[in-house]
Amino acid sequence: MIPTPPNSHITRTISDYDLEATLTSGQAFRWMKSGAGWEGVIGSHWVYLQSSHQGLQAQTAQPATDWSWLWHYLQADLELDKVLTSFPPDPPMQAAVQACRGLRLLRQDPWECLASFILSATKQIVQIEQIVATLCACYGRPLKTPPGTRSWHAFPTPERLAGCSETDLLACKMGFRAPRLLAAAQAVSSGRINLAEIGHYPLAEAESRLTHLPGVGPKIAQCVLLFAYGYPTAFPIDVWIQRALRELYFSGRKVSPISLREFASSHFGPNAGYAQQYLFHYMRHRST
DNA sequence: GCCCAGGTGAAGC
DNA sequence: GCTTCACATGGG
Repeated sequence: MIPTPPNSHITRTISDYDLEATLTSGQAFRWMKSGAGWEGVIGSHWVYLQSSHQGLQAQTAQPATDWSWLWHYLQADLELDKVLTSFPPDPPMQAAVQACRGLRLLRQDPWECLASFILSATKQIVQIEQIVATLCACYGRPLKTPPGTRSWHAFPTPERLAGCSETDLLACKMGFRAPRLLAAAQAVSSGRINLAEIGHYPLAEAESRLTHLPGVGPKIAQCVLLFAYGYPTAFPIDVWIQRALRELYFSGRKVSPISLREFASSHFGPNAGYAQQYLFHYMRHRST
């Protein structure tokens, strides 16, 4: 199908990795179903991912010898069993594990993750994907891809976006999120916020640094802390998780956001963020 | 037309 | 303090 040099492929044995659930669970927004696998971009690499009986298979556009960036992104070294057994043994949580076993958390680039979630406010996942795709096509560096594949671009750098006008960004259909993305790009490219050092702080301090950015509140900050920095107890509470907690743990009662927060931080244990992703995915697919 | 979407921040009780 | 509302845009 696609002509490939010998070392642009790699395979790795791994159990309990549900690629589809992982790539479509609203943590990353650039993966496209293509044939039997998934096409996307990790940093400056075009990548095609596929799961087989052997494990995970990856193909890149250019031959590589060092694949550490790939396994880091996929968190391939994580022992999922240990995470799943750390979840509370209550019925809703176990039902979610039963339904989604193999769902994983990725480890994404902080800037791409931050920018993407700034764009996520009151948008459906499909629409976030569309906005991100347009943004990348307009302002991302073109990437080398194998012959016959569609064109792909890197995620735009903060420097590139900081040089845009609000009107430029509005053309990517992001609406009222345009000034927020622009402000974040300027804060990062000017060094006013240093994304590289955020992960060194305790969770609360790291959150506070992120929420200084306009358009970044607790929910988006927790997403970035979970999906990019890997804080295991970061716990984004969006409309789906609110619904999940109310229905599954509070028998549908109205519960204040603060009470939900307190419950979330006390109930789900050392891998609460992972538990959150299982509940999120479970809720979104349970009726379909 | 109306309502909602992996929210946030400002304004009103 | 907590609740309500505007903010662009697209889809059901």
